[in-house]
Amino acid sequence: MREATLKDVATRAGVSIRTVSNVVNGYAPVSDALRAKVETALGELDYRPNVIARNLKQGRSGLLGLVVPELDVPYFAELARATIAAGRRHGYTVMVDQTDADPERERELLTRNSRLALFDGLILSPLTLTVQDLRVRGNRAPIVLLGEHLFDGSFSHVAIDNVAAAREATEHLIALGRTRIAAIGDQPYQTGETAQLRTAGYRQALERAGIAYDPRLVRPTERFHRRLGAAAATELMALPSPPDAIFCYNDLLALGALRSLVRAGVRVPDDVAVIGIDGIEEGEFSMPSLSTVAPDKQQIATLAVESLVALIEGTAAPAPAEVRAAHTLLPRESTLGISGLGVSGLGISG
Amino acid sequence: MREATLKDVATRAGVSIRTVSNVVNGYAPVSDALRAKVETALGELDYRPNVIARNLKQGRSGLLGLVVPELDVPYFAELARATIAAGRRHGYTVMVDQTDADPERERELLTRNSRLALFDGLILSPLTLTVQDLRVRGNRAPIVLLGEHLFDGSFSHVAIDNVAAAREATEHLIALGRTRIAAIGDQPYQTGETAQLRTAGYRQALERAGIAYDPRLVRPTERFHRRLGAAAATELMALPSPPDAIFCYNDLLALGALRSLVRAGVRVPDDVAVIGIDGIEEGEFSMPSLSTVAPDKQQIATLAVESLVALIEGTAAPAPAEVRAAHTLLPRESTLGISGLGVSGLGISG
DNA sequence: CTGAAAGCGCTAACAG
DNA sequence: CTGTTAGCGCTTTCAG
Repeated sequence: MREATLKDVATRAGVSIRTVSNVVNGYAPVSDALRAKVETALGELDYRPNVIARNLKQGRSGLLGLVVPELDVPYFAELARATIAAGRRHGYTVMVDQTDADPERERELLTRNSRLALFDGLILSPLTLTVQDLRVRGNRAPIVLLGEHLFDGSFSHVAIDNVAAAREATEHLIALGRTRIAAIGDQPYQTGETAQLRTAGYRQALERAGIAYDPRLVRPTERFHRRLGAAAATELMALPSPPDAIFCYNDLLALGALRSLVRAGVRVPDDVAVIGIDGIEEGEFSMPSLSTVAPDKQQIATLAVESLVALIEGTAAPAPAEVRAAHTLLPRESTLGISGLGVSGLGISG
Repeated sequence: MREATLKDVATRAGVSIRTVSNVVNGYAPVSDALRAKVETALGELDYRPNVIARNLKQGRSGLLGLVVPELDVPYFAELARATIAAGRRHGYTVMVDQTDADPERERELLTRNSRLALFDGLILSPLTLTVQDLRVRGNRAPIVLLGEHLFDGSFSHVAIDNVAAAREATEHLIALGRTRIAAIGDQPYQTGETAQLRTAGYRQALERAGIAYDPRLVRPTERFHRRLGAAAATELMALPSPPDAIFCYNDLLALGALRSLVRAGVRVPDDVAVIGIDGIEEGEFSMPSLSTVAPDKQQIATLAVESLVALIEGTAAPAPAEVRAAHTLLPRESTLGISGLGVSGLGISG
């Protein structure tokens, strides 16, 4: 017993298919008499429209896809929330996928037979895609990219100024009087563009303050995860002359570092100040709370959706735009200290 | 200049549409001569298949939808990751949406014209849906529900045993010798089924241990967020006789409570032990780390996808199944204490 | 191995 | 206000 079609309903109600369609979609006015008959038939047959057929006819699905490396990285989860909201404001339904940071899966998205070709447009936060990959893509959906990876100007892009964000984070530490400032999260290879920009910002800040760059204080990490931040912080503290501040390339690294420091009895921020980037909510509730530079996720999402919708609806020339979103320094306890307690930091007490 | 269709390619290559389709899909063998011609035309016209048309013909999209209340609640983000992986193993692409815990949006999902009707099946984690809503739903996609909300046996369901999970968490606190055990997260109204089951488990544990139930120690919260957990913990500590342990209905509440306790100079776990439910990664990195009861998210995702796929592919009778997933107690520092330091807890040190 | 053609279910232009 | 009908672009049966 297959699903009822419009035709089945029309037959049963003794009207034309057109009338049924009108009733279902509330289009043209339908006389009450017919409407009643149709409604009855609709109910009896338990009619549900075939959305795929409708989409085919209309040439659109009303769906936007957001693809991020990892959904359980809070930054991406928070960004997803903002993007879904922005999509709704434009009449689109945003659905989210993740690639597990797997290069092959990133590439799959763009292939001819990707299921995401069914979406009207895609917002991608790529890790390993090359411009080449984007160029030969086999699906037709317009694309907007997130982040500064891939920078050749042939695709629309939304990102914060990563150099400035990193510089401001580092300058905040310098303003606190710190001089041995470590950095966790460098990725000096192919796909580490964002990390490299943050390294550049870090070094700019040091330079401007006349602080010598010490490569031993810069720890690379393959990914931006808590565990790696914790490990790197431990290593740093084992140095002959350990840092008095740590700039982490994202909040997750910073949160990991925070725990390993406090756990080891290091007082934060008295002994070591810590700052991250991302502005995730988790950082408001760590102990101590985490200072951070927060990209305006709301704005990133809005700009990305607007660019994409313009591309889809042809209201913008497909000339790719490089859009810059705002970021804000949010100093909290991990650099300012725990106020209102008359104490100098958090540590282990017996 | 519209997108090239199969027909365009066929015309250009001087072959039939059928042959082009075969080449594109690698179906029936095609002679090398024709294949070459087709490939050329494909390239010249930059052909990309219309996935919607294909789906219409095939009657499926290969897409599964996962809908959760809030993606930036780590439990759901982690569950999403597991579900996406499980979907892939079954040949489906899972895409994720969120409702912002908005009743109206939950209901929208089920309407006749919901865009999610385009998905082959839906996994929903509902908050406010009623069985009635589910019954009159206008879209055709099979549904599997997550969580214990809605319990009338007419829809497939995957959930942990919430009563047992809560009981075990509470028993863990009791085993530590705690007797004034508070609870944060009750929701004594319509849509708070899960919370109510956890309250039941909490009370069972108290009863079995012969500890009197004290309603002042039970704090309701509208949502399961960090901020509310922090506020509730602060209130509890202001009681004439404050608790010596707190069972939070999820990890986010617990993490909020943790911060407010430590921030106030309360030693955790010496003065107050804390435990949550969810087993989110964040709890491994808080200071102190968070004891928790972890639902097996991998298993939940796998079971949900399996049930759904069986429904879609008709390999299972549509007889709804109530599936129970496993959970595990993970004791960590917030109840066991910080080992290896010879100290008794974390606090503020001057 | 390849071509012709039916038709998936729906929308909307065209007629009346 | 309502009926008829031509496709949307693709897959696939049926012939050849």
